[in-house]
Amino acid sequence: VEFWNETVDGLCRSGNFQAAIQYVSKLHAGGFSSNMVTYNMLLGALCKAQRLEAASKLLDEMVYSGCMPTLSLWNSLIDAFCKAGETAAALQMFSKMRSGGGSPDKLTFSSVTHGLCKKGKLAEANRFVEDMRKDKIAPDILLWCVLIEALSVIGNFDEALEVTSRMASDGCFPDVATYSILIKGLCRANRVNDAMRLLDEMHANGLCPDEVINTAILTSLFRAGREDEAIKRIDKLAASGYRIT
RNA sequence: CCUGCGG
Repeated sequence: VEFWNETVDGLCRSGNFQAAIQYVSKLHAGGFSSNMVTYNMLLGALCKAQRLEAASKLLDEMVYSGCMPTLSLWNSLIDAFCKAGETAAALQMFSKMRSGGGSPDKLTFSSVTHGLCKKGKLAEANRFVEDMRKDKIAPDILLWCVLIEALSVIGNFDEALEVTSRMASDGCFPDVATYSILIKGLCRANRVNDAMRLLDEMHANGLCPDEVINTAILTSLFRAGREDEAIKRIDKLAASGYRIT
């Protein structure tokens, strides 16, 4: 088995999925059965390559033959489907995971929530987060950010900020990425002044804006015809040793 | 060891 796994691993690494799958089914036809390692490798590779049709086929075969994916493989699978916008399929896997005795973790929930949010299914996403709490899993900053991002893309900044403070009262404090989501959203909505207010708040919290934030602010200042202010900021950034592009 | 957030 170890030898086949090496072979499968090699084929996957060189992008030869078709060959890897054929190789495995040939072994099966010869009466050999693969183990979890084989499936995990092959499926992990298929996820990365976004060969989702092949992945779900293989998943069914795997489960049918009595092998359950590991937690991280479930997460890779579910996330791959979410990223492809296939949230329905992802949710099916989620239930398959549960019925197979698997316990979703915060990554699983976060991937699905992210997928639902990207599809604009905010209500469903929130329900999902409720389920997660029922599972005694506390949202972490990454999950909060997913929700904040979803609100901010629909321009609902009031609620996005409310979620931000709820998260802080939960002991999760906004980080640079959190601010980035909010600031970029505000810039997109041409609310540069509000964005700069958040920038100040961020400084007050001892956080330093990164390039993502700086370029968002600068480009929207330019877009608003406020080049004088933009230039001033660029000078200030340059003075503090920032590289300007 | 492989899997989740802004860019």
